[in-house]
Amino acid sequence: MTAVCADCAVRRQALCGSLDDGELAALHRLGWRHRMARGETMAWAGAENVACATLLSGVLKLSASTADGREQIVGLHFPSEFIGRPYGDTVEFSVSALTDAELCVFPRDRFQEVLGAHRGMERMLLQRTFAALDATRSRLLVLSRNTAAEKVAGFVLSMAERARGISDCRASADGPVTFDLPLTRGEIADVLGLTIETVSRQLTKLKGAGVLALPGVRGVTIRDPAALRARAGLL
Amino acid sequence: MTAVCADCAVRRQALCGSLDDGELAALHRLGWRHRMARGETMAWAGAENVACATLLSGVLKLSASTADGREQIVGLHFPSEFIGRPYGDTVEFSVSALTDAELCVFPRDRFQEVLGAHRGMERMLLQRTFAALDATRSRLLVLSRNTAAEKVAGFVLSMAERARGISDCRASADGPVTFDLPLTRGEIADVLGLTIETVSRQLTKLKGAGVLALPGVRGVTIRDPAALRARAGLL
DNA sequence: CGCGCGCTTTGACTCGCGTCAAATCGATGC
DNA sequence: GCATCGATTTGACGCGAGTCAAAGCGCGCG
Repeated sequence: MTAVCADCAVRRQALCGSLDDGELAALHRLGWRHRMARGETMAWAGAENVACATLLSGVLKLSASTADGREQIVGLHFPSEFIGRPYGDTVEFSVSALTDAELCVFPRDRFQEVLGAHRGMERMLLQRTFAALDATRSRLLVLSRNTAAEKVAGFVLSMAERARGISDCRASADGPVTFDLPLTRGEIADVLGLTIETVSRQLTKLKGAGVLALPGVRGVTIRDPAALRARAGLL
Repeated sequence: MTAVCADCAVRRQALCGSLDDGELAALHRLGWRHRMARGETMAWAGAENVACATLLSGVLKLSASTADGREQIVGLHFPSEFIGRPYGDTVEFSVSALTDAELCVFPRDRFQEVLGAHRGMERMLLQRTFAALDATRSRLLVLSRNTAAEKVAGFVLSMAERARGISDCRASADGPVTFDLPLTRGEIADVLGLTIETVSRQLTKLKGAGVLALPGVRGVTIRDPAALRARAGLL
């Protein structure tokens, strides 16, 4: 690793945040930084499970597909999140970059040893895994029971929430927010279990109703948060 | 607890299997046996998270629903499985019994302490949680991309696999298998994100094609496993 | 036995979303 | 400026699964 952990932008939120300086140095020696270009894939479903990582910047997708090629994005990963599946010999889902990305990669076997040696880290990983499980289970409800309109509205809301958390666009607690979607229409469709056309139509409908503005192809402005929430089915 | 852990039917497969006799005695003092009748609910989504448990017998469902009442079963639990969500103040999903059931219940706070004191148990829980996460992510693909026919065929296959594992109906590796579904049509619909009518129609279609026989209302005989697998989209 | 209740099956109809196809937009390079 | 290519939008159309409604079936109970 060229840069040191002390400088790491995501140090506080990442798993490594649970380590003291000495432990961190040990982990540091195991890992290395890796850059991925948009579209690049770092793990293929079914392949040998060789690495774990912490995402430093960018957005990754976790995806599965049916035998005949229908794809579904089963998870999105944002900076500071842990990527990988300790204690498994093969990997169940493909991991690819939706934007250029930077990770801190560790060999899986060595990472498991570190996990075994540091209770705090293992505990933290357990908590995060439970949180991921809850989130995924919630998405089961959305994917199978929500309409296309509810799915798209809910997706925009969740992306807005993320954007609020990281960027400076916190103009007001409930006023208009503007941000960029890190996903193309096709990728949004793969997240929501829809088609490109349906996602596009729902977004234009929201625009037509004055709920959203769509400046440029990836930009979104939420003009009426309450209406958007209502359309997402959040009462 | 009236019965002792040494007699426990699921001792070997359950989380407690990772404990030695002394540790087991300590855990034993914390917990108690609890019986649930079919239809009974032990935890409501949104309520305070007070208990964890090991399922001894029966089948439980984990479910979520939208504001306007559409329901989705996000997980099924079978004997020996761990129920609950350590490290969370509220519970995200309701837990109810699909059949009469028996559990070994522990107060959540005390259970977390035991977890903290026994590395083996924490490790095992982490592994199980990762497995549950993978399974749930796989279901995302099924629920959002599979047709009704594929969903029902896949569900019958997965239930058959379970039945094979526990009962004596292992006539042959690939021949006809007969077993009882532990779920009603309505519950199957809630698992698969379909309606009762669609599930019923797909099952009758499979029966008409000679792939299944449906002896009685819960019984299923797989007459042509290969055809069933093909219809489930497993090539 | 016969009644009622819950679950399941079957049918007719509707509609949301996928499919196919064409037009438009936007960025990039020559 | 203009050509090109990918992403997006828009339109027309069809199908799969939901909805609504009515039997049919099994089972316990008076």
